[in-house]
Amino acid sequence: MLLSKLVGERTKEAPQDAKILSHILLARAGYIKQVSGGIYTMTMPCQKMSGKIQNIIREEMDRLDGQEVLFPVVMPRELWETSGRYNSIGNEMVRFKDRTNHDMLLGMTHEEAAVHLVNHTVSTYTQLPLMIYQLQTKFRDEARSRGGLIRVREFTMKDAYSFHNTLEDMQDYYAKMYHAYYRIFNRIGLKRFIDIKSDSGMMGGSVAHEYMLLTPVGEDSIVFCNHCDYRANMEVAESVKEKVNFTGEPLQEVFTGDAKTIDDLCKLLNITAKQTAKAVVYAVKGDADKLVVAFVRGDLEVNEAKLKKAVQQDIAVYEGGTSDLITCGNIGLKGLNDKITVVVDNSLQGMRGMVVGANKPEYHLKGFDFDRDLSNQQFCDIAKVCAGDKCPVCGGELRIENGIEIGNIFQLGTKYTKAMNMTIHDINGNLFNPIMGCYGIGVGRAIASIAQESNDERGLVLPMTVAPWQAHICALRLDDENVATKTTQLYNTLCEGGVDTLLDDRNIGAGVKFADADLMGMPIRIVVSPKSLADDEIEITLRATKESYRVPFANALVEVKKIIAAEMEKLNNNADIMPVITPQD
RNA sequence: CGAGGUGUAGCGCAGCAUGGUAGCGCGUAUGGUUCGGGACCAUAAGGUCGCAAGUUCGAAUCUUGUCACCUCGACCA
Repeated sequence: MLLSKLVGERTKEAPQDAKILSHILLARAGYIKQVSGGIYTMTMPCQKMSGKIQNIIREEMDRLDGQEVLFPVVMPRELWETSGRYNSIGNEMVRFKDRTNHDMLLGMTHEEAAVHLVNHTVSTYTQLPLMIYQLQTKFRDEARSRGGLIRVREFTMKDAYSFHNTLEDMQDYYAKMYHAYYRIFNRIGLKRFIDIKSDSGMMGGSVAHEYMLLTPVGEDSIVFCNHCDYRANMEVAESVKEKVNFTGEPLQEVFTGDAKTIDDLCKLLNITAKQTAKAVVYAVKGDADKLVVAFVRGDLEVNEAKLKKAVQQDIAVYEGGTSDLITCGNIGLKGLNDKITVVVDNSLQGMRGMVVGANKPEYHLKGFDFDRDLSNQQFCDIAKVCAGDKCPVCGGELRIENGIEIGNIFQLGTKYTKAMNMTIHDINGNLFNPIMGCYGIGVGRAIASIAQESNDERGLVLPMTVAPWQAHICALRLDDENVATKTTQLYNTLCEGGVDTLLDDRNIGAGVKFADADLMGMPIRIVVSPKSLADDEIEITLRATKESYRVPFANALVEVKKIIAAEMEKLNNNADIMPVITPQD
């Protein structure tokens, strides 16, 4: 490819919209162009990179006997009604009518299509297990896209679906897929990534893992133990909270005036937040009358994902403000009406001498003893983990890092096969619902992740396996006839020799060429100039290490192929190794 | 959906308080001198000032509405 013809200009300055590094670099290097919020055009280099990542994913899926298929983007309402998701999914799924006024939708995931396919083509257990996958554009009308390619509305995704006769077989396959994901992320050159147990959420099923790239710009919080290998998404993370023992005392009302916040209370009564219980009010979605009040220790926060699980209902922070409960302000544990579900966190179990709301304006209760004053109360874990808490496994100290989700795998079980009434014959001729697993990777997010992680002050530093071009020729002084001739010769030799090559054929200053080459991030830079050609040599510089040396012009192809082979081997041969993640800073 | 911010040339910005018909840098085009780390000189092209309505003799500037984008939050299959 000739750089002079390449669409997508390089800029010194980042577009106003770009705030995070991966977005800034991809935009400045001319890889992406925003069209609308969360909607981007990928230029040739980005598309080539995407293609290389997709091919690595294909290779790994094919190693697990995956069959590549292509499901439709547009599906009819009826198919999604069979799983119940036509109604359960919100506005992020685009719905529209076709010309005959038929309800249609854009597929944001393809469990229904996968079950539809297998249900209509497989009828006996002897055909299982099998896995089908696709690489396809997905559109999700995200409420808030952000961070360039990190969170977008339209993106290419690999989604895979496996079908099994038994739970054990699915679990075995899941383990293989778990491993394949490590291979994929290692091969595309990611470094600080890790798998964590996750909340299976509305996907159903019991076991799920997310793969996270650890980076401060990530939108997920990940809890790690500094001593053992415990790690989990904040949504499901558990911890042991240090208990502070306060002296028990008789229960009594205290006048607290308009002190409503934990802070106010602490100042007024001269106590710490740990000695209070705070109430957070939630409304059950779809039933405005039903309230859930969660109590946690004053210094802690409610983990809504855990709370949802505890009450088995979908909830949202209550914003009504009209109920007596709210206007009163000082919400306590005693004297709440039956419509209210009370959930109390483990952190309050056994606590004595606490201060809680009195359910009475301007008053709180002092000396609250959870064992004595709250009979028959169930306690459960609904508090967020804090850095410094104790590990639930080994008691070591926990830390929290942010991460970008780059892939996920789910053990779906029979959620979809049951809902969609998919049955096949077992060995005894009986019908059963096959067991499913599903597995996703966002390709665009992988590109953003690589950009976020692989760069220096000059620009992108792309891994050999995914770089759009392997070599980037900077021809200096193209007005020099010898340079022009030799450059063309070199470019042809490399291309014919199977090297993916970008040629900067513009007759401009060296500084601009070097700056563009550094920004675009190809692993090998080759300089052709009068200086080195005088010795019949070219100059090779490795982007990652800045290592630079000359080789005879005639050896260029051999040398470049040697570097490529070594780099490819480095990334591919270590694909099985889990990266060792050490705390950053 | 809630809070805040920004919309002026391809990109980054100034101008707006106190209204008088738009400017800078980068990039682009042409010519010349340079040219191994974002060169210099000269000339030139390029703008419905997000959109709409209003106030006014006159609006990028004031008022109202609206749209888009960004950040934080809610949400995230």
